Amino acid sequence: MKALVDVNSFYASCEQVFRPDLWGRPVVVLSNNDGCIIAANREAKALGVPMWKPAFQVLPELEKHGVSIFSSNYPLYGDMSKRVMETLSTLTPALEVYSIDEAFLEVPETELDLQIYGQRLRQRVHQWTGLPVGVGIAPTKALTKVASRMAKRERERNKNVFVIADDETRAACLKDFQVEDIWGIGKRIAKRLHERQVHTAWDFIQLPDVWVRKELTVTGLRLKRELEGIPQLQLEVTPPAKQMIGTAKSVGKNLEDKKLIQEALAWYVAEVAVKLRKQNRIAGRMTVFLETNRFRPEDKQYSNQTQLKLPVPTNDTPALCHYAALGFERIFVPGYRYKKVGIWLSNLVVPSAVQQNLFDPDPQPRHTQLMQVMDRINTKYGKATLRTASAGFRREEWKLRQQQLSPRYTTCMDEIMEVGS
DNA sequence: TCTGGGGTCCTAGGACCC
DNA sequence: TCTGGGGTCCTAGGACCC
Repeated sequence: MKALVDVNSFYASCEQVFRPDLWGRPVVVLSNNDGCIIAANREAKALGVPMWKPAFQVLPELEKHGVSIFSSNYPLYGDMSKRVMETLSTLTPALEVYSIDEAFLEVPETELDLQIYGQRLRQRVHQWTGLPVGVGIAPTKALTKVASRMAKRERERNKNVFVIADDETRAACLKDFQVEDIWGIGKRIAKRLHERQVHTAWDFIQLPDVWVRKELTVTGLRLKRELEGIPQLQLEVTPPAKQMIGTAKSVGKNLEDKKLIQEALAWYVAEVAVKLRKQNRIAGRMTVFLETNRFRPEDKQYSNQTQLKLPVPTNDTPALCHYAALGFERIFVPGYRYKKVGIWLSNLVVPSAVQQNLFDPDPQPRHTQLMQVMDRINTKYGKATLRTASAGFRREEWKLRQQQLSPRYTTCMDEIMEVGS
């Protein structure tokens, strides 16, 4: 049996852990750039707070209801996530970290009462991290997703834990489960299924395999098996090596100034390069892209992207900045107001696996040491204390807005919580 | 003024090879 | 006049996830 554990309204709950005065009160968290609402706790949802709505459209209403509003604080959420995962790993032989707030677990075979096991998971996470979690237990991953929904649906009665252990329960759940809520079925596919009179998960597993394979590819067929209770997906205990690393961020304003966009791009390249080095990878391919603000129909629109094959795979910030600048020149067209710029790096390999380019061997081997020093200094004195000149000094002019940012309680000594001062 | 970011997997089509 | 089949690599784009 497998279990899915997820933290209830994760971002909002993280904020509340350090603000006990907000217990039982509505809390929402905004996306990067304070753009829209990406998390709302139960109290906020009860007020009818809409998710994914642009924040500026609803903020006045929220304030009227006394909703607490936070900018997203990823250093805090990332650290809390790590603590949750470490806690869970004390109660299972195998754990897959599925997302920042979810994990799949192998239920130990010695656990006879699955309800009690679920409660134990909840209790320990709450005691060790202060965060509330829900648990779904079932024979396959797709079914644990269903169970997890069920646990939330009648929270009080189910006590945040739901078990699908036999065929009757499974059938009853699937008959009571909308097809668009199935893990892996999105809007488009749901629409096509509804057109075929397939409305519930139960209807879905009645479809002929041949049709599912043809219309929804192997992924769809795998999903059908999983819902039938036949495991197709294993726990991925060691996270698979990343295929791509990137950053695709909006800038705070709509920018026309080429130089300023280049500085933002160089800044993002540096961030990505740090991620790359942390994972001990070098990249062989780069995609640079650029977009205007598609939410402003009154503006002229343009978006483009370009790929570069790097002559020698690298994780060196100056080298990556150099290639990003080349790519940028290919796609930049003056006269538009740009909103989003970024890069993706792919063809990632470990540095020892790289094949030297015979005609253009690494021209600056000392950069490896330089990058180590740079990373160490930036870890110690703060992100981008040391950076390439191309990242510039005008970050204030393009950086994302974060007007409601909470302290980094758990990862930054200067921002640690004070008690009784 | 203000509308998320970071990913994965799959398919299709073209270029090119033998 | 007739114009194959199998394979790989690359790129673009769709769909989905949290």
